[in-house]
Amino acid sequence: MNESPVSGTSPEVLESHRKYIGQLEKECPVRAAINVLRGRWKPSILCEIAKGPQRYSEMRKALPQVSAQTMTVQLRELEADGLITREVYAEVPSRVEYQLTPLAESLSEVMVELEAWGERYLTERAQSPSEKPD
Amino acid sequence: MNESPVSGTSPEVLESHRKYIGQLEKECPVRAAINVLRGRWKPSILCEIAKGPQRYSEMRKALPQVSAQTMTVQLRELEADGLITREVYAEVPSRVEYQLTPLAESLSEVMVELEAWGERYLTERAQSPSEKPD
DNA sequence: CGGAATCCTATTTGATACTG
DNA sequence: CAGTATCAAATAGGATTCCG
Repeated sequence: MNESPVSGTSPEVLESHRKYIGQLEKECPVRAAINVLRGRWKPSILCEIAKGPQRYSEMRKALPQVSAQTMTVQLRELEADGLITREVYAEVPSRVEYQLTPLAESLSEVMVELEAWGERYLTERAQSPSEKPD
Repeated sequence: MNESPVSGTSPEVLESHRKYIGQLEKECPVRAAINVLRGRWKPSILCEIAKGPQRYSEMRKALPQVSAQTMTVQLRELEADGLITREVYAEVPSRVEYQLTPLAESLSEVMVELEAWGERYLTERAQSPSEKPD
């Protein structure tokens, strides 16, 4: 319709913002790691693929809360981040398989620690009465 | 301020959505942990406070990219999540100090692992030429 | 089957100005 | 000093429809 989409933000500003974020990540690997896992479904998706190579449709069945669009986006991002590989088989009903890279496998070990901490966090939060119980 | 904001989303829907998220967290401690660290500045903020009790103004100086509003919001959320304590001293120029709880200290150990992985991730990403270099 | 395109809502963050 | 209020922008995710 119109050449400048919704807002008037120029491409240069967006570009410099991307560089800015990139710079922040270089200075803070923790933030970089968190950004990789930040998508709401990425831990679950990685968890599923960790069980073995998974097809798109299998994952949709395993995670029915995730819409097709979101699933695709998250998979693409994980792929761009080097955590999963995407293999297309030239078969009649087309078939695509995702699997973890070694980089993602090393992340799995950290996720185990993260899970242990998460359990402690959930326990303590459930005990403290003055906090927001959600 | 007003009970029905801008859009027509009913409070019941929002409420059920909150419960839904809460349920997801209970089923996935990893997600719960990531959500706690999900704010863009929270790792940096925790890092600062890990150096010792910090005042609001000290943290604003240490992290000048973070606006006052955002700093306040992130601190409040960390407090609500039981990661930091907020102590107000009744002095003449008012003084507020934040410090880590034991829960946050245990998270620091996980963050060390996360940092190590983040460094590997950044290295591998810098080497692969076909990925988005940002 | 495995998506892409479009549109829409919700959440997060930032900028600016003001306050106890 | 340590915020709060208000407004605006950016980001993330979902719903629906269409495509090779």
